[in-house]
Amino acid sequence: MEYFMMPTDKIPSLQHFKKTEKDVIGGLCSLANIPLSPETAQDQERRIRREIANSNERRRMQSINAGFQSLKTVLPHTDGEKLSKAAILQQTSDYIFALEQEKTQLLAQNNQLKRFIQEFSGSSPKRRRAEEKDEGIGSPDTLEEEKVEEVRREMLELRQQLDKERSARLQLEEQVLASPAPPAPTRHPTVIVPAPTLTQQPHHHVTVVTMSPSVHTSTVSTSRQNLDTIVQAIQHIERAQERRASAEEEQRRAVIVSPAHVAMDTACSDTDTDTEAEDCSMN
DNA sequence: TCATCACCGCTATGAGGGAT
DNA sequence: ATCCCTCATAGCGGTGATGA
Repeated sequence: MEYFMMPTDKIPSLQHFKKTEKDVIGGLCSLANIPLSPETAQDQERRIRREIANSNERRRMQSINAGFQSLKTVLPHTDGEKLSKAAILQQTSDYIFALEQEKTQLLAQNNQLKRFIQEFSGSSPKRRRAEEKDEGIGSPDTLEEEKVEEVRREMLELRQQLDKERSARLQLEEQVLASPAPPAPTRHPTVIVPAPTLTQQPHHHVTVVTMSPSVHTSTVSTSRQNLDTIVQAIQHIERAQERRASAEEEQRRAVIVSPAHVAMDTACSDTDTDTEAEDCSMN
């Protein structure tokens, strides 16, 4: 919700709208010698309320869109890529799932390494031999050899796993390069991982996620996002001003054609917006 | 070229809930 | 009770992509 929030002291109050609107309407009506009927005032009030609601709704939509933009910048490999809102949501979900898998994997590896360190660095060979003597278990040399063999196996497994990861990643990158416009919503180089199961062995399915540079430049993205929002707002105001100008032109023409007939719908009664209300109040 | 579709933004409206 | 805000939804029009 904080994506596009104006400071509350800068949001014009309803009273402000009422006052400025009444001033403008009253001024125009007095210029045209038209009495301001109660019905018109009611209509005006309704219209003002509607405009405020529209403005609020617009701001809400902008905040939602800012959220989507924010999500998009976090997604890997989406810079400049066109993504629908649905695709952004889907890809975000996929991305979070992939990150969770990666985390699980790394934790498992971490625990494994900790075990190795404890076993082979925690106690000195002398002490281990003494312990083995005390317990009267087999020959120390045989045990040592067995452990070395075990470590060798583990390392071999890890190496094989690493090779698998590499080949999977290369394969995926080739696929991505070979197909210019894949229909699937997920285009970032994420190895698709199987759905999580309770019995899943953590290191049998490996997720390779290439982090986007945008992840490291989130601050820049945020600033850019703010800029975008401002640019959008300016564009919105410009469009509204264009519409208003043309409306004014029409109104002027109408006045020239029949001076007695002054349109009640003033220049400030366009469908836009809070900013315009301020403009009108300043005029 | 044109019809169709998907996506998007905007407006209007109403419901629900918190504040006064 | 009333007001205000937030949210959801429907409808409409604009726009770009796509296939016949």
